[in-house]
Amino acid sequence: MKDFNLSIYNTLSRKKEKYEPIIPGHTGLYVCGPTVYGDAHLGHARPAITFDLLYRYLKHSGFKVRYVRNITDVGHLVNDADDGEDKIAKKARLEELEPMQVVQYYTNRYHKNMEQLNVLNPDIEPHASGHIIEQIEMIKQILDAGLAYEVNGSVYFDVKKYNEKHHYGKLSGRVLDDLLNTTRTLDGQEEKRNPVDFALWKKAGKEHIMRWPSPWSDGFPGWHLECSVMSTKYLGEKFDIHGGGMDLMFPHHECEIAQNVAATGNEPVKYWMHNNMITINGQKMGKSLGNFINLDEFFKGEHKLLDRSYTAMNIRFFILMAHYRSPLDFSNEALQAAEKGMKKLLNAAESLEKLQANGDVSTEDITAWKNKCYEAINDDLNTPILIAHLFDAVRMINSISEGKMKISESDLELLRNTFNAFVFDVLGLEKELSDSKGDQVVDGLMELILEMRMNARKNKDWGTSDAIRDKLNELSIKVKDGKEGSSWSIE
RNA sequence: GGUCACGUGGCCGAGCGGUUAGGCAGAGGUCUGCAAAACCUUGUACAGCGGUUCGAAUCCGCUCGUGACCUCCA
Repeated sequence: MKDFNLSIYNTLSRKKEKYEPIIPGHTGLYVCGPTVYGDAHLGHARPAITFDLLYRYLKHSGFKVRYVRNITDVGHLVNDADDGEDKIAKKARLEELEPMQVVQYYTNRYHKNMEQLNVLNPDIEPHASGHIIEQIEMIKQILDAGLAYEVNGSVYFDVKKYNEKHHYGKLSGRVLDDLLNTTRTLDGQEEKRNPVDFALWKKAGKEHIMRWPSPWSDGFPGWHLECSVMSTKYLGEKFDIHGGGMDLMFPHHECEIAQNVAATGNEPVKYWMHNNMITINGQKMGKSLGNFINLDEFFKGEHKLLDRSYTAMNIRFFILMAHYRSPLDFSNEALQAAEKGMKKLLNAAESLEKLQANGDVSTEDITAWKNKCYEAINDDLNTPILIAHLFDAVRMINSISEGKMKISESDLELLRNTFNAFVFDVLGLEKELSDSKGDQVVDGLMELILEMRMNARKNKDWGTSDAIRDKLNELSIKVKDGKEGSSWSIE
């Protein structure tokens, strides 16, 4: 843990702060997961990868991390008139499915996409629908505190009253008076005392199929409640890091804080982290805007905006090339540039494996390089800088293998350990192998073919050697002639 | 309308008071039977206008432009 010196930009203070966990050596991490009513799109990949990076770096540094990422499968309304339809239920009705069938279907598909992106599984993945009892309990606590009120079987959070003693808007920088003046009047809000009040429990209409009994009515919990309840249940009343997309800052995360403070008296989160959005032609990519591209569409190249298909690793690297708090604009050019850069990095990783020490003293300072890498990741997970340093290492690796740079035994080991740790363990990149079953056979065949080609070259039979290379090229196998023999790769 | 961000070379994208970001593309070279790869060299950018400063992409003000949130959203 000696290289670990992380500072995190805390949305709460709008400053970078040194990361000091509540319990030394441990970290409780909660991230808002998907609402499972549709396939994951590029926008979903960003928080998943951002907080996967954080999770990986903490684990790499020796932390014991409990990572909780929820599945929202109830209570998330189509619009916030608060009598809107539940997203899951709507999808279920459209497709004539049992709601939990929809939930399971999209949860499975989400998991598959995450695996493709090499996003590690969280330690706990709770479902909102599995925590109705706890949610009812928290509503009772908030009612007991006098900060919620019941109307016709529904329970609302009394924002104005809460704001008398606490600051509603502290996370997102809102002022309640402004909110009261600027919040649009929506239909179905006549039950609320103030338009800023939000639902904790909603009485279900007659055709509402997802419903649970409660002291107030047969109904369902409000969306903001699940995260308050599940984070408290699994991480405690005060935990270290809460992450999510910037668009969730208000009202979702603001409401979470209010609910926790109202129910337990505790400020729940020490560090709030928010990733920025992915844009497409400068505009936010989102389900409601209809301009999103599903991850599967990327993998298959099936979308009118895509020139061709892109691998999951390509997308992962593309996302890591930008800082998580900067907006990132999608384009085919940017994706293809990222792909080439990533290949360069992974090729270097491969040649690093075969590298031999070639001197007693190294001509470059590997320890200084390693320190720069840690400095970058420690600085609020600055992956673009980290990647720039990794490209420095690529240059060194290639120079060593060409004999233009000297490296000692111990420095080579340091370079190898550090490079691999960052590329594979922390950034979570992986070589995309086809199916490993056939690989051994392919390797054998390729060795044979290249040997035959080498013989032809020795005999200056350029016709044969070029024909072999061209034919392989047609099969997307690229042959490179190096100093000590030829190598090949599938493009 | 309110609140808050942002505007960097052909493209993507860091930096946020003084010294090369990096990647992709481009140009020249080395190597090679040729090719590819690799390596070396190369570009001198920070929306505009003012101001602060010995010195500003970097701080302040104004103007223009873009976006986010204020309603479900990763």
